[in-house]
Amino acid sequence: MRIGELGQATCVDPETIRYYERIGLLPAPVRRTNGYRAYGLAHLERLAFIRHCRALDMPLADVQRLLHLLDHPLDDCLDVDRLINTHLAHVQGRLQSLQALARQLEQLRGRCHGRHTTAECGILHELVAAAQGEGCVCHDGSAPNSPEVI
Amino acid sequence: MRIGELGQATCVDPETIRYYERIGLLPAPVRRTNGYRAYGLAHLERLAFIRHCRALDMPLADVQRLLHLLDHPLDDCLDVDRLINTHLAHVQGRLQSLQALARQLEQLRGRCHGRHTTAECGILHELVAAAQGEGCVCHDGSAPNSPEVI
DNA sequence: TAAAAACCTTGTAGCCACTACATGGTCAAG
DNA sequence: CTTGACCATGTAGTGGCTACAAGGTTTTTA
Ligand SMILES: [Zn+2]
Ligand SMILES: [Zn+2]
Ligand SMILES: [Zn+2]
Ligand SMILES: [Zn+2]
Repeated sequence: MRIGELGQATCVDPETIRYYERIGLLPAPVRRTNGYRAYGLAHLERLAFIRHCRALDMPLADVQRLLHLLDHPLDDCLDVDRLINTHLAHVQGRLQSLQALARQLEQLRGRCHGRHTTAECGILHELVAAAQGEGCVCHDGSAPNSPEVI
Repeated sequence: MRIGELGQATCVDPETIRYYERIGLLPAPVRRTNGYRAYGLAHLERLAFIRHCRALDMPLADVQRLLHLLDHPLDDCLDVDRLINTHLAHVQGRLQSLQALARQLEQLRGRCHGRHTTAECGILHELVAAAQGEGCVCHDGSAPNSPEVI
């Protein structure tokens, strides 16, 4: 397989594949005489694994660790469990804050009806008031310096 | 106010405040004779507004647009409504996929019990199988045309 | 009074996971 | 023989910060 064919087969942009190789996530394949990368089935499977983990929103560093464990089948798998649990906790935390966030945005949405100037806009008023107020997300110490929601 | 005091008052890192100034989000304040930035109440309110919008996870480009509308109170506010709606749709979409993702991770979590090698790890097996399989997030729809393997 | 600390300034580089060029080589179809 | 689709490398940009480095200023402390 050339890189374009591998990309087709996995729905991954060839530039992304080269990027994975550059950062050491995907092993460098052999080259044809013209310099083109020549991939085999092992590469396809490894790339599919990477993309599946990415679809689970794992950071590439975690994927790297999982790949390493796959390459060392006799290692203790304690790390796998820990990694998944940590990642799940992270995702659940983000779910919580996203839900709170959606609620706030839904409240805002109703406040702008018909044609009017921005001076009369309920959304802008609400945003300004909330930013001054005390009961808002960004002033209650929960996430003071880093919004870090999505 | 010096930059550190403004940062204290708004829970924003001074480096972030300078960053906002650099990208044109916060107007450059006057300077003292020693070169220190001197902020007033207007800056504090503007920064609070920015952080509140960021806590709602709006991108800075959107915040920029809202600030512009605040500065032009006679403009039509149609854009405000559209902006909030678009953003809410974005958040809700993200919420959906995050929920699906949490479910998948919860399924994975149960598959790694007791001490065993990575070769026997249910999580790794599941991840590999899912990556090869058809029903997974990252292989949706588009049938991978099998390219010739070298 | 001097030393130490905490502040401030500018500039640059790094983070993540890509993405988009720019510039040039290779190959198959018409 | 030209066109166009590929491929190669390298560099730079994205967003929203964060982390220095190397220096100047002010405040606190010994
Ligand atoms: Zn998958
Ligand atoms: Zn309105
Ligand atoms: Zn707020
Ligand atoms: Zn296991």
